[in-house]
Amino acid sequence: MSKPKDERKLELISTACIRIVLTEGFNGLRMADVAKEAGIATGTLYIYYSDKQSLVIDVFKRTKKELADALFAFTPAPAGNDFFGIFKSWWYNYIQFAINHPDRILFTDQFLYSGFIPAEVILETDLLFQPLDAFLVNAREAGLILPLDTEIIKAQLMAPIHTLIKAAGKNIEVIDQRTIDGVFWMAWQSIQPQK
Amino acid sequence: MSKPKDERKLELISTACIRIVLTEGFNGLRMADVAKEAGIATGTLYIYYSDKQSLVIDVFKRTKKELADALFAFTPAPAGNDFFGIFKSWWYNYIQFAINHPDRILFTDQFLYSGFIPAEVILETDLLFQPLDAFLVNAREAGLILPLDTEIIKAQLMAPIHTLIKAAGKNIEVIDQRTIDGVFWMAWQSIQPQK
Amino acid sequence: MSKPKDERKLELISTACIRIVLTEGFNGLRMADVAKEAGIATGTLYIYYSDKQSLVIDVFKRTKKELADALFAFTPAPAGNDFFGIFKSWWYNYIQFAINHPDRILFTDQFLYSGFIPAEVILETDLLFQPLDAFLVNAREAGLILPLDTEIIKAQLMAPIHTLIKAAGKNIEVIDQRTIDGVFWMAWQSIQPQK
Amino acid sequence: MSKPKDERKLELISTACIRIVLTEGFNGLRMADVAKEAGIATGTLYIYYSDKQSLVIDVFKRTKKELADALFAFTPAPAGNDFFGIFKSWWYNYIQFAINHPDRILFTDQFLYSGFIPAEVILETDLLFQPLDAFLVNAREAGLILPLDTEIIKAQLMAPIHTLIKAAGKNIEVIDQRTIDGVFWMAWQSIQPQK
DNA sequence: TATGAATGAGAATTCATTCAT
DNA sequence: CATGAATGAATTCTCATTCAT
Repeated sequence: MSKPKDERKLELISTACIRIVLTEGFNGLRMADVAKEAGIATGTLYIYYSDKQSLVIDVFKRTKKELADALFAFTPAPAGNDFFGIFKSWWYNYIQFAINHPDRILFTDQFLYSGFIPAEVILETDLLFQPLDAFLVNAREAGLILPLDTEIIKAQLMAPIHTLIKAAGKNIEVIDQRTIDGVFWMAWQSIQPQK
Repeated sequence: MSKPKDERKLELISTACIRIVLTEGFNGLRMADVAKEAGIATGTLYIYYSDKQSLVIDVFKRTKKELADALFAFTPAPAGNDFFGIFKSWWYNYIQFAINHPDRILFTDQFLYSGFIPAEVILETDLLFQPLDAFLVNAREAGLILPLDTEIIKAQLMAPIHTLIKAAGKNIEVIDQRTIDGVFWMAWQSIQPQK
Repeated sequence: MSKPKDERKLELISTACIRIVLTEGFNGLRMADVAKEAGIATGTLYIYYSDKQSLVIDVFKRTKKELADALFAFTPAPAGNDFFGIFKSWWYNYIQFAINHPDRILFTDQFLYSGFIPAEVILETDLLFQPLDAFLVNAREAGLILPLDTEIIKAQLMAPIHTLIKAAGKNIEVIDQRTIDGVFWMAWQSIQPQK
Repeated sequence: MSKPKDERKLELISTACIRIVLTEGFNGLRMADVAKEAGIATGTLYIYYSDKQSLVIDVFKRTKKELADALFAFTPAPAGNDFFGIFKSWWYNYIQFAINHPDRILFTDQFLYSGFIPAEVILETDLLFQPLDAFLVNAREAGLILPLDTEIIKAQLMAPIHTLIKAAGKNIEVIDQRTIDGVFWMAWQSIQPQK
């Protein structure tokens, strides 16, 4: 009910939740299992979260935040209007995080349309990517990329990354640098304006 | 027990199942609701499917089949090695189906990693897209597209369509021809080999 | 509803019922299975019996009747008050039937206290053994056997036969003549009056 | 999942289960009723037993154990090779328990061939009566009883007791000492070797 | 009569949530 | 705060019975 204190425990719960969804699918997510995986009692879960939905929503938000943080983690000093430089940095930031934490990608994708996450929460987490939106709008207005809705542009940039991660499955380490560079090239090519 | 007879009833069940998932999210899928929506008794469901999982798997397979059928529905007479022509036909086939039946897209995407669909079934349904794989492998060997794994290429082509559909949500009719053409252009651009 | 005609079909149903109880236990008795085993449609069962209970009761009655008929099947011409002769004949009649039709024994024993057979039906079938009761009462009054309730005497005579059949299980053919004679001897000994 | 803790609750469940079978017949055994009768929630039943079958099997085992314990409860100091003394003690131990707890007798007899108890469990519970088997084998080898299979001897001794209990039904108190002594006499007489 | 797919009431089982310790 | 056994509403699944053909 009140704000929980123990951030370390929240971390454990979140990790446990993600791990189970990854293993069993979100249909196999049981509160008792989350507790056991987190090394706490079932009842303790309810000290931190009032119900299952609020737990899932919070883990979803946390994970989206991680994704956004990772995306913007490293940004080169903007030497002039260096669109390509920033684009590349962010894109590689993101795919790197995705490769290191495929579970995060899978988790958010699986829950997005599960019926667990209310539309307002989705809107809220989308705001975390605001800087990217702004960046793309600017680029579009400067004629640097195709004159399409930024949502579509983002889909074009991110969806292949997600699918790549999903397709790799257990063999995530198989994704080599050549592949990554290839996917980047596709992303970059795809948004170039028509001459 | 054995294979059921009434194909018309299977159709009703399948449609009902998809409609509910679309409305309530996967999480809200109840056998009783599927039956009611299909206009049959709960017990009747169990004449056609031994349990919930086998129902979901079958609806998944049927839907994947619809997607594949839609993709390959119209293929222009291959005037020589007309890669672009076929590519374009198939791509437009697919997005057209996706726009007309967004529920099909959402359904399969949501179930893929729900924990309900065993890996073997996923492999099985992937085979339905075999002609596309072959087509891309040929193109790759002919140097017409980037030398990347076909799974990645497919992700690059299809994922944005799926995401577009998801993003559109209820306002699927908003997707105008200009947008479609833009997305096609992105798809086409993205797989071009580096000069 | 009305009296069914086809006695041959009733026989099939009865046999099917017994066979299933023998294989699956009475807990595994399903109307659909009885029908299939009898080679008729489920609905047809309901032409002959209004519900499951009346089917089971009828099969029970039929089987009890078979047992009684077998018991009294062969009775030697009563040369005077030949108690031993008749006793022996009847006892061997009964065990012979039990060995030839162990399923009948198992079936009636299992259903007796299953909650399916109403007390009045049990009383009714007990009447089939009336001649045996009379026979024992006479013998008791003549001081030929122990002065105990005939129900107890009957139990002493029949229960070991039933248990022998149950214990033999699948290997019913294992019961050799020496064993049969031994069991008879026990039966006969046990009811002798104290000198 | 694993072994439950609260032995007192197991006792309640067991008793409730037996009481219901006695009242309603095996066929009327419902998990919800067992729970209610035991004074616990339905779900609690599933903390102690994973499903209905495992509950029934455990109650069966417990009851068989009670029977065996009762049988061997009082054994007189073996004054020499006092076969008769021990035999009599055990026999009276058993019938006394049967009269005091007719429900136990009825319960095990009804479930034996219900299809719920796997053959291996029956074998397992039979081992509880090992001492009786050994006792009878010794006696047979010493020529004190008939040279028949011990299973048959046991049937001869126990089956009439069971049938007596069943026949008495609700009026179990009717069984008077004279009857008991008579049944014992029959048992004893029946196994005497032929002179 | 005969059929067997369809029905739906009812039973087994699950699992989010509570609460006594 | 922490615990985990207990709860019981909700859900899946079964199967005796019906009924259109």
